[in-house]
Parts: sequence; C-alpha cells; structure tokens
Amino acid sequence: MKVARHLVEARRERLADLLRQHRYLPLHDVCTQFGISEATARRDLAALSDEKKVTRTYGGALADYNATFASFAERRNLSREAKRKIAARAIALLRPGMTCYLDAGTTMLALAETLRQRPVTPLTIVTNNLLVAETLAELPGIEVHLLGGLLLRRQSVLLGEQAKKSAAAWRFDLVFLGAEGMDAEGITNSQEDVVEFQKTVAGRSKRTALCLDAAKLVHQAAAFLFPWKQVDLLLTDASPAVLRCHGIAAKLV
Amino acid sequence: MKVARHLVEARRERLADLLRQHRYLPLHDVCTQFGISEATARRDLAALSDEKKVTRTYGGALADYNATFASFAERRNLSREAKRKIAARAIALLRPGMTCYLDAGTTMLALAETLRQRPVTPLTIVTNNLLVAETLAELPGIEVHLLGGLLLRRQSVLLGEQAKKSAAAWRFDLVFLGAEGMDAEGITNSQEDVVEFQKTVAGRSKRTALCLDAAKLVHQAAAFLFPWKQVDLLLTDASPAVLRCHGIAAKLV
DNA sequence: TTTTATATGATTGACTTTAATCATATAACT
DNA sequence: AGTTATATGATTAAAGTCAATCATATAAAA
Repeated sequence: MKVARHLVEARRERLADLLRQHRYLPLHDVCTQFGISEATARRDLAALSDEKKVTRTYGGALADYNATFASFAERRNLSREAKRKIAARAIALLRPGMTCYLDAGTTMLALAETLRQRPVTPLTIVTNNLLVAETLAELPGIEVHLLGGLLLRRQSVLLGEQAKKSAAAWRFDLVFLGAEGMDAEGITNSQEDVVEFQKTVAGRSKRTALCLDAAKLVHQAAAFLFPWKQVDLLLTDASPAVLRCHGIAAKLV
Repeated sequence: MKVARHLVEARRERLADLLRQHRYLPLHDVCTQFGISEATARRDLAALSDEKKVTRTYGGALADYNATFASFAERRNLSREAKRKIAARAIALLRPGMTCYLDAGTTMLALAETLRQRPVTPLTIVTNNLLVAETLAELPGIEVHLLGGLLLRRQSVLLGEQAKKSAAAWRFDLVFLGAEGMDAEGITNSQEDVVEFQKTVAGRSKRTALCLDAAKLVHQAAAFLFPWKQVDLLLTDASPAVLRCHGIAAKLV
C-alpha cells in the first residue's frame, strides 16, 4: 500500500546513512533492516543510485565516496593516464632518505598510489591530503606525517592557519605541487588560500616540482601561484613542442 | 594446470591491491583482469577473505579496511552496544558553540557516528583520529580540525611531538578521552606516548570526560593516565553498583 | 468527497552466482 | 627420476538475484 512521500524519502536517507556506515549492504539486509520487500529495497537502492549516492552491485549496494568526497571522486578518473605518467616521472626523482611534501589534489593521489606499488625507502612524506596519507601509511620504510588544520571534506584536504603553521616546522628536499592552470606567465590555482599555503610550503623546500597534466594548459585559474622561474621542475604529459608553442619554458623532467 | 606457489601469491597480492584501488570488484572483472577462470578467481578471493584482506560479497568482493586499519576494525564490533550507550550520554553533554576534543579509539568513532546522526550545532571538533574526522567532516555547522602529526595507521591516529604542539594551540570546553583500563587507583592506558598526549589535551580543557565501557573494568594497562580526582566525568555502561564494588568513585553521567 | 497518482508486495521467468566434484598438468618434495 | 601434492579450469545442480508485470491500498490532488 502506498506510503507518504516524506516517509519514503526519510527511509531512503536512513538507508544512505546506514550504507555509509557499513560501506556495503546486501539487498537482503536492507529488507530486514527496514522491514520492506525486496522489490521496494531494490527501488530504494535504484533511487539512491540515480542520485549517485550509492553504487549498485549484484546482490547489494556500495556506499559512494561520491556522497562524501563528491567533486574529488569525480575528477579522479579524469585524465587518468596523464596522471599516471606524471606520477612515474615524479617517483624517478625520489631518493632514499628524502623528506618530501605532497600537495592536495588527485594528481598527488595518483603519485601516492604509484609510490605504494614501487616504494622508494626510506622516505618521509608530509602532506595535508588525507587520501595520500592513508594510501602511504603503513608502508614499511615510509613515514607519513599529516599536517594539522581545518578539514575541507570536499577536497579531503587540510587547510587554514594551523596547517600553515604546521608546515613551517618542516624542511623539505622536494615538494610536489599541483595546480589548476598554466600559461606563458606562470602557474595559477583556483583558490587563494590554497595558493597561500603552497607558497609557504615551497618556501621551506630546496626544490619545487609542479605537476600538471596537459589539460591544464589552456585553463587559467583565479589565483596566481608562481612565475616559471620559481619552478624548479615541471612534470607534465604535454610534449616539449606543445609547451613551447604556449610560450612555456621550464625545466622539464 | 598447477602454477608455482610464488606466482599464486604474487597474483593474490596484486588482486588485493587492485581491489584496494577499486574498493569493489565484481568476480567477472577479476577473471578478465588476471585471465583466470571464475573458479580460480573465487579461490583467490576466498584466500584473501580468510586473511581478512577483503570481504566477499555475492558476485564480487570489497576491499577491507581491515587490511589497513587492521586491529582497529577488529575491535570495532566489540561491545558495540556499550559504545553506543556511552556515545548517547556523551552527546547529551554537548552544547551549541562548544569546542571539543575527541580522542583516538573506537569508542570515539561511535561517538562521532552518533553525533553525525543527531548533530548539535554549531560545534568545533578537534581530533587526531582520522576516522572521526572523516565521519564528522562536511556536516553543516560542525567544523572539524585535525591535529597534525605522525600517522600511526594501525590505530588510524596522529601522534608525536607535532601533534602535541598542535594540540597546545587549542582551548577546549570539553575533551572526551578513551582508555584501556580502570580500577580503584584511576585510569590506565596501553601506550606511554598516548598517555602523554592525553595529558596534554586534558590540560587544555575546562572539563575532562573519560569514556570506558564496562569491559575495561578489570583490565589494567601499562601506563597510568589519571587518578580519579582528575576526572570530571565518567561515561560508562557499567552500573554505579558495579563501579562501587570495584572501589571506583567518580562523577557519573 | 471523488478522482488520480503512486508506493508497495507478490509473482513470474530469465539470468547469475555459487559450491562441489572431477580430470589434468605440473610444481614441490624425496 | 619418481612420487606426491596442488593449482587449475570444466561441469553441474542448487540457490540467489533481477527486471517486468500486476493488483491493491492509500496518499495526494481535484
């Protein structure tokens, strides 16, 4: 029998939350948990799936990171190949004993994932990127330090005064930074506070490596980060020829 | 035909890693990815499942947090009811506008999960517990600050000098601490550095609430944390009578 | 109140997944 | 080299899951 609309939506919200807690639920558990038939459970999951809050699997459903790390997860699959290429080059720069900083962003997560598969040890990694930290933690020989700060969930990153202060306590051999745009002038990023933070970190390091995939070439973001002469290394999947024709001259790796 | 043992194990490790990246894989994808039959894929997943590295689902498998937050996840289901009870009492102590610290440990995670479902706002939460931070982040009206420090993955927690320094920058209205044991003398915990840290945090707060489930009653851990008189509030599922007969006299909530 | 729209559970048949068994090739052991 | 142990894929029957359809009760709209 039909049930009031608001009750349905409330149930679906509770379902999304339950799913978030369990990370995965078989269809049957959904039925018993809410005392509904399989058909309704299926319809509920289908609805949540349409809203991209969960992912259906054969026999159940998965909580979506999308629900939590929304924009982050979306971009994650973008130009994946490019990110992998950049990550491989970045890792070639690592030497045992180094202390490195890994920036926010999906490119850095790709770097961390690659590093996880082909570790360089010993290494001290400092980051404000929660997913990077979780990816690298527990690898033997790699010490992970997370900077403190205000948690911005959408980007899964820590920022704010406290983060800047934490960063100031370090000396890095090499910092890897990501950004949103690059052109003949230099590097740009979308948020002022992110740029602030990146400058702080770069100031504490011997060398600074910028990681940008070719898709960032045309794009110009709001906040100016660096002119090219402050960039020690550029890691990109764009060819030298393409870079030249955009008027970019940087030390490629 | 039989294949060398080391190849099997290598494949299973790669599978675990692949799964970790994808969070979920349908059985069929495992087959195509490694070019193996369903039977073998099933056996591989079963093996990883025995090692608690993945969780089998109907039609596929899930990456386990167990693989990463091993001991943490195991304890998570222990005395769940007790933790929920404690969490409910803890949340009753919260008032809009407060700045609170949430400690490491599964009890605090339960608290965070409960808070997520029945939010008190506005609230500033400071923690060194990654799972707590992720649980609470993005809730409207709740600001989450993560302390910096060395990431101890097994406990999913941040510690070390840096963490202590970060904590020293705060003033709390109320801190919630967990511990491993309690007796007539006071509260004990298992690790010296954790205790150190807890003392630092408690020193920065107006009030200190200790959260311990009844299972901790007999247990006595290595490092001494507090005598009872330094505990402002005791949140526990143990009855007053039981506490008395263990010689514990604290302000119950 | 009457009418319309819809949320639900039951039923069905098609399709998938599973666990168990087996033959075989080959790794590991003696 | 000869023997044993086992990792593999194929086959099967049983169980589970799914999408579609339908009758019904009731919420929402008129």
